[in-house]
Amino acid sequence: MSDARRKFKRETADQRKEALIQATLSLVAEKGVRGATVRAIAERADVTQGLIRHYFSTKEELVTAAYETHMTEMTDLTFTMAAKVQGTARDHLAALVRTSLEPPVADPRAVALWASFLNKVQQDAQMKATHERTYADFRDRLQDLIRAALDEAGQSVSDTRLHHLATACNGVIDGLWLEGGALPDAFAPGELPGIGVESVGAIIGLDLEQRANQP
Amino acid sequence: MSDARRKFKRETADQRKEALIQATLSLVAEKGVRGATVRAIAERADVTQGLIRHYFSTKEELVTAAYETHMTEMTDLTFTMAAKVQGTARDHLAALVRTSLEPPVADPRAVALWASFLNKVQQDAQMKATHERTYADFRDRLQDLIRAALDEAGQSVSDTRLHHLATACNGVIDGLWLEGGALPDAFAPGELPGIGVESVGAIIGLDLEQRANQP
DNA sequence: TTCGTAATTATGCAAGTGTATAAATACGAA
DNA sequence: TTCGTATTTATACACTTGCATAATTACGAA
Repeated sequence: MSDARRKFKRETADQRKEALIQATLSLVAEKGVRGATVRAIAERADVTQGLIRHYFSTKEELVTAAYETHMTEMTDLTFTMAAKVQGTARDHLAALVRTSLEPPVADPRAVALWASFLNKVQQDAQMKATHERTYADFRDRLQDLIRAALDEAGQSVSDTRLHHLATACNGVIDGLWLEGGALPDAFAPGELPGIGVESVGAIIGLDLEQRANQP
Repeated sequence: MSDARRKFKRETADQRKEALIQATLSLVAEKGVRGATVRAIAERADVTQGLIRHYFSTKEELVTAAYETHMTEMTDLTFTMAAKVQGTARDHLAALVRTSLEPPVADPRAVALWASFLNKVQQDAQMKATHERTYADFRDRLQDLIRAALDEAGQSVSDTRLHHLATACNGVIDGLWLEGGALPDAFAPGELPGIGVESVGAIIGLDLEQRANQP
C-alpha cells in the first residue's frame, strides 16, 4: 500500500503533546480558554479530537500543561537572552530591562495569553502556583542585578530599601510589558525599552543609558 | 391578588438594562466573555433568559454595551476623584497618579475585566474605538498636567520631548495599574501609588512627593 | 373597574460542547 | 513476512449554548 493512502502517521508522545500544546496556546491567545475548544485544537494540530483524550485525560489538564509550557518558555527566553550580554553590572541590568521589553518577550501574543489565562490563574491553585513561582524568580533575579549595579557604583542600600527598589522596578517592567503587548502601535520601535531603562534608572538613581566604556 | 403572589415586577427600561449590564460585567470579570452565558447573566440579574433578548437583540450587543459602560465609568471616576484635589499643578499631577493606582480605580475586578475583554477589543472595531478613545483621553489629560507642572517649575520642554514624557508616564501608570490589579498581594497598602509618584517624578525630573507648601 | 399592551416568563430548537467508547490502522518485534 | 498492540480515527451521548417564538402577567389608561 502506498504512503499516499496512509490515513495517519504515528508520532512520538512528546511530539504529539507539544503539537497539541502549541495548538492550544495559539487558540487561547486568539479566543480565550473557552474559545479554544477541543475540536478547534484538534483541527489546528491536524488530528481528530479523540486523540486529545489519549494524551490528556481532560481539557483542563491540557490547558494547565499549556500554561506551564508558556510560562517556562517565557522565563527561559528572557534570562537566556539577557545573559548573553557582556559588561558591567549596570550593563547587565540595562540588558535585562531591554530584553524584557523587546520582541520576542514583549509581544502581543504573549500578552494576549497572559490576559486569557488570568481568570484561571486566579481560581486554579496549580496555575496560581506556577504564576507566583515565575513572578518571584524574575523579581529575585532583578533584585540581584540592582544590588550589583548599586554596589558597583559605590552605593549601599538597606535590605528594605533594596526590596522596595526591586518591587518598583519589577512593577514598571511588567507594566510596560503589558502596555507594549496590549497597544503595540502606541509606541515607536525601540521606544518601550528606552522608557523602561530610563524609568528603572531613575528609580534606582543610576544612569543606565550610557554604556560602560563611554568617552 | 396579594403582592406575595406576583410572579414578576415591571421595571423601567433603564433600570433593567443597567441591571443586565452589571450582571454581565460581574460574570465577565469572573469567567470571561464566553463564560458569561445568557442564562447565567439572567440568573444573576434575577430575570429569565428571554428578557435579555427583549432589551438586547443579541449577546454581542449586551457585551458591547457593558464594555462601553465600564470604560466610561472608569474614566469618569478617575477624573472626578483627581479633580477634587486643590493645590499646585504639581499636586494635581501627583493626585492623578495616586488616584489611578488606588482603589477603586486600581482594583482586581477592573483588571480582570480588562483582561477578559482584551480579545474582543482587538477584534471588534467598535470596542477597539471605545478603547482607543479612553486611552487617548487619559494620555492627553496627563500630558496637560505634565506641561503645567514643568511650566510651574520654570522648565520648558519641546513638544516632542513632552510627548515622550507623557507616553512614558502613561505607560508606567497603566502598567502599575495592571500589576496592582493582577497581583494585589505583591504590594503593601499604599506602596503602589508611592511607586507611581516616585517613577513619574523621576521620569519628568520633578519631586512629586513633597506637597506644595512645605517648610 | 375593565382592558390593551408592553414586559416578562415559559418552552423549544439547532448547533456546539466535553467526554466516553468502539473500530480502524500504522509500525516495530518476532 | 506476520502479528500484537499502542496510536489514531470514528461515532455517539448527554449537556450547554444562543436564539426564536408562544404563552402569561403586570400595570397604566379609559
